[in-house]
Amino acid sequence: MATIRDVAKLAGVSVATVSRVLNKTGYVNVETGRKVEKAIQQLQYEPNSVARGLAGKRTSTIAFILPDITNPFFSEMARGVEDKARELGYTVILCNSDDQGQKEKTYIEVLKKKYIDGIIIASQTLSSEDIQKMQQDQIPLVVMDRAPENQHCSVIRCNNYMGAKEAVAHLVEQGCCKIGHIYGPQELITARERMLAYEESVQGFSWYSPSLMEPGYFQLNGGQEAVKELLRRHPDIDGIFVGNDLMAIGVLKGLNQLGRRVPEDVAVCGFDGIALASMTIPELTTVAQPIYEMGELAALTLTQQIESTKPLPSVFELEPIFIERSSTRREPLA
Amino acid sequence: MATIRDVAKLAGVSVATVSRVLNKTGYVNVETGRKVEKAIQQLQYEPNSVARGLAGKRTSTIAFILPDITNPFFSEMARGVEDKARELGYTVILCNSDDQGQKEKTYIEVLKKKYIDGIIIASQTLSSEDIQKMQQDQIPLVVMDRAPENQHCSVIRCNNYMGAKEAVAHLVEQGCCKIGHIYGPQELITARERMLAYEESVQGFSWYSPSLMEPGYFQLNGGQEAVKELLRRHPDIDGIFVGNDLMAIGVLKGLNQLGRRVPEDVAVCGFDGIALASMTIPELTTVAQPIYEMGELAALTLTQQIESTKPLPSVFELEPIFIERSSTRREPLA
DNA sequence: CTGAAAGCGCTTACAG
DNA sequence: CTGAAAGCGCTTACAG
Repeated sequence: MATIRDVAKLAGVSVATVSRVLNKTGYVNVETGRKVEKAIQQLQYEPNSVARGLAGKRTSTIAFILPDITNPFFSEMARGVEDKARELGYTVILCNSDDQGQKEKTYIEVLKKKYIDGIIIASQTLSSEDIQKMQQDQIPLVVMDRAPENQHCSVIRCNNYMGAKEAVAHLVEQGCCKIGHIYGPQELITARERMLAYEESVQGFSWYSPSLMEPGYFQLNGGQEAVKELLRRHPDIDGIFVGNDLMAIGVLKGLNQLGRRVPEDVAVCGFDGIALASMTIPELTTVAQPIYEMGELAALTLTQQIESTKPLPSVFELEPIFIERSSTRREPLA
Repeated sequence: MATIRDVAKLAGVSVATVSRVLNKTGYVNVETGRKVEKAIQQLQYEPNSVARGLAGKRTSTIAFILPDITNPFFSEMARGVEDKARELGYTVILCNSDDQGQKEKTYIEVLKKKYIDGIIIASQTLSSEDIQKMQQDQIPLVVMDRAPENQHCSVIRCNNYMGAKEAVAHLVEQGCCKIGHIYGPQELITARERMLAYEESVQGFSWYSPSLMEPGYFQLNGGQEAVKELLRRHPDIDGIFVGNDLMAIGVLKGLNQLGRRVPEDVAVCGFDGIALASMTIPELTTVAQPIYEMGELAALTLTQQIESTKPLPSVFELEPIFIERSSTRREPLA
């Protein structure tokens, strides 16, 4: 492969000049520029990114740390990140953390050594101190689904609380007389917010009891198992607000196994709006986050932080959209 | 951050020596080694990967080019790739190609400039010439789901033909009297092999006609739409072998919308064995590939190629496993 | 507007 | 077993 030196020689200029036309930085005579361009063409020259990285401290590479790419929510988000990053000239490194702090930290060390330009974190176990520490290292950061108080980096999130309120209100409107909730891991702020909204929405009702809430892991089986436990305790439940779509799909399965019809016997509402939710039988009512767009926005925000002289952390709170489908569509009770 | 120079100074040796203990290469006196280790500890020294890459031509980074990370089949595979790569000390760059040759080529150019150590390609549009060209660039390569004739690189694949045969045989055994097939894009060898197996399995039957085959894109909607067309032409179909699970999930949906019961009216069998297939209603019978393991194997094979002096391309053909579930379980006809 | 030179932080023959 | 030196291929002040 040709180097910048070869180009300089062929064009009869110095490597500095070639570097200038390559990076469109500083002044360069139009005529000289043309000569250099021509030499680049002739030699099929492609600048070496690694050398560039070492000399310039920039690698045009970002990392996306997420719990598990196998989770459709995160793969949709990853697609958004990757598409936007590529559009902007960045390459993205994929890091599965399984929400384990240790894996995240190990990754961050590796990434720093690689002169990664910035990191998007959609994993929740990193403490505020960890994040502050990264700030000291000057490494641009965007976190997903964090509380906005965190002023050390940009955050992109959804209004989980309002979305969940809407979901529960909808179940009430549909005539549900005893609504349960299956919530995700309470280390996740998103899970906490959704649960809080549920509690505040239903605690005024006479039928309410804390035992209507059941924990579940944010996975397919999580929902399937949790719903069985929930119905064992409260066989008369006729509506369930589930903490995320993946669990909700498991809930549909669990209810089916228990012989309950959805929505006739039990109405089910999820959260997230993953693509799959429109393919279940029955189709899943859900609170849809703009998942792909959140990924795109994260990539855009991060690169802006990278490329601007002064990092300007900002908070984006997006609004989810309630989507009514057949898993909750029932005739009003007589 | 401390550099190798700082370590050398503190330990009272040359940078060459530090480099030797870092890389465990060449001889180094035990005592000297200890001094160096101590200096490294004291300074919290971490070698700079970029400098290392430039000097040594190795970056401990590989790339995984796939059609779309949003497809559960590929996200499971990506998880396998990433887990194994990390275990082996590599980092992985994610590249979505949408099966567009242009995107793949652009990516490959970018990756070469980044001194990527090797590439795993699970995308099918790259021609044999393209692959050969990469071979000339000395870049280690592993391709997924290619025909084994390709001797320029390692290939990892599944016995699609046998798996599909088994699927169709099972439908026949279940008493299906008219079996249709929804096939994926014929540019994909996997789709072709599965279709071929279907044809060869059924063409001896009196009910067979080529119009029992219907094309569909390897996506949820693909199956949903294709099954409607298929049943319009052949309302009496009572079994369908679907080219992959994602389409099969769409088929379940489509049949439900048409008011056909699965498996009572129509038995449905998919292919791939994605996690979701066990969560559908009814659960999907499928031919399961060891998806995660294929990803792991790809990463392992690639790194072996990278680290061994002479690349030893090899072909792995794995056997799929037939999994019978309720989407095909019917009482034999009287 | 352009060039010479230092420097980014390592690795790798080559001497000794 | 160890060190001096060249080199990887760029970028970036600094002069001019």
